[in-house]
Amino acid sequence: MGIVARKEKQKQEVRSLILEESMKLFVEEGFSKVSVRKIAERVQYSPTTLYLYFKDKNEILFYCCESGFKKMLEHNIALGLISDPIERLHQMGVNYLNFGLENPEYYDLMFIQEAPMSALIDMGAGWSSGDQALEALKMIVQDAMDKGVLVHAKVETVAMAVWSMVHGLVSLAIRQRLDKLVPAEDVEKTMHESLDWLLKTMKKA
Amino acid sequence: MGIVARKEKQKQEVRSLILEESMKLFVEEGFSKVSVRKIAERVQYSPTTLYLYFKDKNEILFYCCESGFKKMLEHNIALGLISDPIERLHQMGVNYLNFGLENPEYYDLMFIQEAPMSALIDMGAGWSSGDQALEALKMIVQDAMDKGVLVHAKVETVAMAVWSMVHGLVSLAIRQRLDKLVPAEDVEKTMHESLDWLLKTMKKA
DNA sequence: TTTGAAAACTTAACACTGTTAATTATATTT
DNA sequence: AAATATAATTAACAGTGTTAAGTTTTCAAA
Repeated sequence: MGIVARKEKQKQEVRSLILEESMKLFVEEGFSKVSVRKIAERVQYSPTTLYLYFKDKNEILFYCCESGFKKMLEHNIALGLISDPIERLHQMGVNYLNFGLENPEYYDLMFIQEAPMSALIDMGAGWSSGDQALEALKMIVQDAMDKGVLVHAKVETVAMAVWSMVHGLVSLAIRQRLDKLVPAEDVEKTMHESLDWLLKTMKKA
Repeated sequence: MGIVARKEKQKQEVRSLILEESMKLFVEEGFSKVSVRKIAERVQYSPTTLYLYFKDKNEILFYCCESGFKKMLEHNIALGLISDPIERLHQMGVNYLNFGLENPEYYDLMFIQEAPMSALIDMGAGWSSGDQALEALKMIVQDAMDKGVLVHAKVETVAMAVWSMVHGLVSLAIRQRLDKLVPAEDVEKTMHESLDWLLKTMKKA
């Protein structure tokens, strides 16, 4: 029985190798430049070998995406220390903006591309990492309402509003749309001002 | 001189034909399925002929995008009749959501894809249609502040916040992310609730 | 230790993609 | 009618994801 377990381990190692090189590749050269053949060249396998370890390219991208979520959640560990819900929500937003601007390729994959979601449907799996992040958001919103620092409303509605707002900021920035509203050098600053404005506005007077 | 003018006219007609068929194609089959060869087949020309009328595929997509903006602006004509700035802003948001959900392929091209912006840079042109829409948004925000129904803040900051919010809603919905927050059948309703919430929240008490 | 089956991997190929250079056909002008 | 522009095409390049068929390697049973 030990032998079949070792084989499985080796298989997992190859899988990991493929994923690692895939991520390096699309962090270095950008999402659109990642191809099955280029990944294969990096891991020193024939292109078709990758299909023995993953169903298709979408599945590879899906796992890269998952690792992006891990990266993102790491940023949010320190959040638990902040007791004021509004301030915690604010810091969560700041983290979100920073993550998106610092890792545009990851962000693209996680929240803009449809490939990972297609893989998700094909695999019959759940969006566990994403769900985790959303759950955290809902918790904070709920907490803020409970403590009376936020006007009462449906939690999903407010969570959706906040998420959409920060996602809108990051995705418009990444896709060069925000520099049509303010000069390119002011984009990042104004993004943070917009977030500040939202938090200040939604805070119960 | 009449002959050179007629030739120019013919050339424009072919250009229009290419653009029309391109738009039909990507409304019918989706953005990702549009290829130069498929467009060429529709207009009954060889694929390479399209390059005599447009620099590249991006340029074709850019002009499709422009026509999307025209479509969008049409929806906003009736807006001038609403005198209350907040309500006007609200209706503008509703129009935005509806346009995005009803024309996902257009929306994708206008606000998510990078191809049209690349063409814009290559052509050395301005984002005139987009600018027009943003200008309208800024005007309303300014008006609302002047009339004292909105807390005073930098116009660009608030405009960015509002735009990002509605864009976030539409783009997350289009890319199947919002159904991770609420059940698929509730997405559209909750989107509108989020927009309502924002407007209600930002309105000066 | 050799045989035979199973697992791992590769080669060749299909049907696409955007795009360029060279070539042919069609008007227009001389 | 011949020469010249203009318009459109064919052939080709370099790339994409993916599948089927063939080859090599690994490993347990004879």
